[in-house]
Amino acid sequence: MARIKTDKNISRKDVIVTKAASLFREKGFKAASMRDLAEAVGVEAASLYNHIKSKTELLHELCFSVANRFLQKIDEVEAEKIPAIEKIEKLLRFHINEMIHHYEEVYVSDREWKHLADPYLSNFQNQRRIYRKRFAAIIESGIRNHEVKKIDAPTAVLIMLHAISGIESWHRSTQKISAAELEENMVTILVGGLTQ
Amino acid sequence: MARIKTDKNISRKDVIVTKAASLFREKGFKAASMRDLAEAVGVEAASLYNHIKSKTELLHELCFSVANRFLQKIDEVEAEKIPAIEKIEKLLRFHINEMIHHYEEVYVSDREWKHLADPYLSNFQNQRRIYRKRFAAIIESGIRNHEVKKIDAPTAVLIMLHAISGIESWHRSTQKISAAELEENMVTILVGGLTQ
DNA sequence: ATAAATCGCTAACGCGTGTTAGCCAAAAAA
DNA sequence: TTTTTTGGCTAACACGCGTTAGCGATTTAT
Repeated sequence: MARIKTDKNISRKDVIVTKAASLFREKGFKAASMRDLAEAVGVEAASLYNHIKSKTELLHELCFSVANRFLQKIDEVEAEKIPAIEKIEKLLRFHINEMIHHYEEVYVSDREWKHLADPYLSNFQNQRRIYRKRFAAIIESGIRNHEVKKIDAPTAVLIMLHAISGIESWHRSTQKISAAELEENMVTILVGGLTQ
Repeated sequence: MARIKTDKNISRKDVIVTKAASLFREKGFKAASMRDLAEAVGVEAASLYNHIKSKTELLHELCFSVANRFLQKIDEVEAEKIPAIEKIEKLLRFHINEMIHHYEEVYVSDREWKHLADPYLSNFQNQRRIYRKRFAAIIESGIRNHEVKKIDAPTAVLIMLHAISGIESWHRSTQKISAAELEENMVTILVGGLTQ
């Protein structure tokens, strides 16, 4: 009998969720089996159900914990009294750092949310839509103030969010530049693309 | 008995491959079943096997037909005697148009190649790696000629390719700007981000 | 020390999967 | 018109999936 190891303040469920993120990222949600996950955790598949309700629950937890972090950040940024372009840069840097430091979770939330079931699915899609609208609104205010050049704001959002998800390639590449360099390069190119 | 309808020069296999692209895009490769595909084609699942070898073969065909189009294009662009920045813009516009007009195929090739099996998998990954290096080399030559600002070329490639895959969101959005506007906005932002 | 809760295990379930075998009608070739 | 090929069909296969039941050992609470 091989109990799941836990440190203080890390529940066995947390261990499972974390391993699930890694597995879902690697294989995709559908292709990752509970038996795979069990093996990664060091336990039999049935034992997982002492800690979780279902496979889908794992996906909920991952998707919404990520979504909540982003919503909280945009609340914070919107409230600040700084130029729009600085708000954009702050959000951008936040996204980049989330993708660098919470890679697996963020990636899974980004790519695998399709496999959520209603009502979680509609809920997640809504949150996403609203987030993008709020982001676009910041860009639009930047355009009105002539901080940002005249472009279609939703398209700009789409470019930025997807560009950031490209950090996936950075993670998997063998000859990585440093995280700090990556951040600076991305900000240079993306903020540069909006201004000037 | 409901035969698969075909026009001239479109084989029954082509019909299946096209429907497969649509289905794989919508549900993901693993989650899309052969019975789903059969229904979309208007036939029983077993009947599909009169035209194809396996489910994975469908993925091969999609992935490599897309990859070949991109490789052919970069061959063509590299051979031209024009400034690097114009080469970059040409590739960019090609990517954008591919994503606009062959959405399902390109999307599937981009997101579902993980489910290829060796030797196709390694093959595909190699082609991808080489393509990106060639793209980065063009950017680097642009930097040497001072057409492009000093940035990490692989990072620039990563941003551009992933930004383009964001056209997925455009396809699914209800209030679309026109394809032409989308293209111009993307080029403005991305080329603008490299130059300035 | 005793009781209760926690957390592993094995066995098994029902179901959906990709795929094959074998048959027969329609279409194409002779 | 006859023969051959094509392309449907039904039935079935072996397998992997998520999940549950029920048991016993270890840990925690009393």
